[in-house]
Amino acid sequence: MTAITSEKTVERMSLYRRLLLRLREEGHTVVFSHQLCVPAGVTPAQVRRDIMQLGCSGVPHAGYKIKELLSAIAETLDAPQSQRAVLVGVGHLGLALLTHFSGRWRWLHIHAAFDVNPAKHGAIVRGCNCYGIEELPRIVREWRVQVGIIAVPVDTAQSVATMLCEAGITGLLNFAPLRLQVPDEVYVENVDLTTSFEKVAYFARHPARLANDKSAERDAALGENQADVPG
Amino acid sequence: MTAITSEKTVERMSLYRRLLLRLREEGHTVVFSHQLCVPAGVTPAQVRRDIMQLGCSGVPHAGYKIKELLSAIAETLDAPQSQRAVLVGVGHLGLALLTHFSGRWRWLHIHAAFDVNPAKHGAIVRGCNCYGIEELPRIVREWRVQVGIIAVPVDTAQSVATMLCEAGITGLLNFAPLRLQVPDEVYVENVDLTTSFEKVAYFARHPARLANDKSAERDAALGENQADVPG
DNA sequence: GAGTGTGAAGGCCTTCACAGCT
DNA sequence: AGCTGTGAAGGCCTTCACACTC
Repeated sequence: MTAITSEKTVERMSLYRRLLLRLREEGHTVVFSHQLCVPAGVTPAQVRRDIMQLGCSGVPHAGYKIKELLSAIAETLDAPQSQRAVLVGVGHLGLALLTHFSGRWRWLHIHAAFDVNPAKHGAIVRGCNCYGIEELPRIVREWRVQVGIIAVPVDTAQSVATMLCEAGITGLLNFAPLRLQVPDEVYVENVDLTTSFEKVAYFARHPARLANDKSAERDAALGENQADVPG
Repeated sequence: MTAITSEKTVERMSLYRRLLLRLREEGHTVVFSHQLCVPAGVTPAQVRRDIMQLGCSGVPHAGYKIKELLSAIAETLDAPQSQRAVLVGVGHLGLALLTHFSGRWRWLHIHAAFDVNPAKHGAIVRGCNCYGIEELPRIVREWRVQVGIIAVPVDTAQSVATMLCEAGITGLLNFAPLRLQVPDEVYVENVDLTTSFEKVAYFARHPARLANDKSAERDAALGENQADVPG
């Protein structure tokens, strides 16, 4: 409902939701900001601000109603009708994505897959129809697909991205190790494993370089609320 | 050499390097900040700051020497000797990672894989020995493994992380959709596909919500240098 | 003129701190 | 006492703007 302007906020919503779902399964009905801040690694104050942005409000000493938060998050994050995505590139990574994620979420359905390998055309891979790249524009347009998942080798990624954008896609999930050039209105989320590996390798060799972040997370995990305790 | 304090800087180094390698292959020997800023989606000024931090300096009108930048980045990002990593969880995702990345980098070698499934113990998967979880502590300690890759289901991820940390790991690459609780000195890089999917789905429905970011990227891509042009 | 090096300024996000509610 | 709601402050990162160099 309310317009979220920040990527970070959307990320946290996603994290909050997972904790909320778990708590609900365990039979809880209310939650406090100092619990929700743990999975996101922020302070209780940040959680309260985020919840405010959702339009929910809590009750001092009684916390927030889990049910209420969940529907507010769903209203914000999830599409009213199921959104469609297409996967381009049915290699090892593409297959793993299909296996792991296809059908897992009601809100984003992988509607079709594309691959240059003719052997795969017409096949049904993990319940998903596989086509040749040349059919991409037609299918994306006909089904009003909004999201494209790029799991092709780096040298073809840009041309695939361009093709997807021209077909009317507005969001890309890019697994290729480069930054795509796309029109302004298209959102790109990069999952750059090369960078991730290099980061973890670097910081594994330079421990405590980011100690501040960690300590905040740790303090929060203790379940106490030191930020709000009067000094 | 120089101490990098910022995660963002490390990420950009990784991106710069890829462009530099490509340029070198194409026969270039020098590069300008307004070229390097494109893949990272920042301004030329940011690039110059980053390069300063590397200890390199350029020549006005002549740019930076690619060779020099590459060795400075390598000296910063890459381990002096090859670093070892272990993979925990040889499911679809783990297999895709092994296939895609094992042996691809000299600087981070996936030394062993672990899985609960006894059928996999003793197997050699994509050139990588597979063991039972119970052997993890011994192998990590014996080989001084610094990096752990967690590709197990969400419900066992925390216990695996704890085990890895106790064995002396200092960096984790976590593919499970939760935030791990680890000691302060351990660095965690989360690759959270659930959040990524939710983000791209959200912003695909809310185009131009982040127009500012995009326009900066676009302007940079034009190859001009508007930030530095005197008004 | 064209590009680098860098102090200063700006922007975004997060946390602090405290008033208010129960 | 305990927790929420929020203005104000702080911090980190990025960009601006311009002196300087070839």
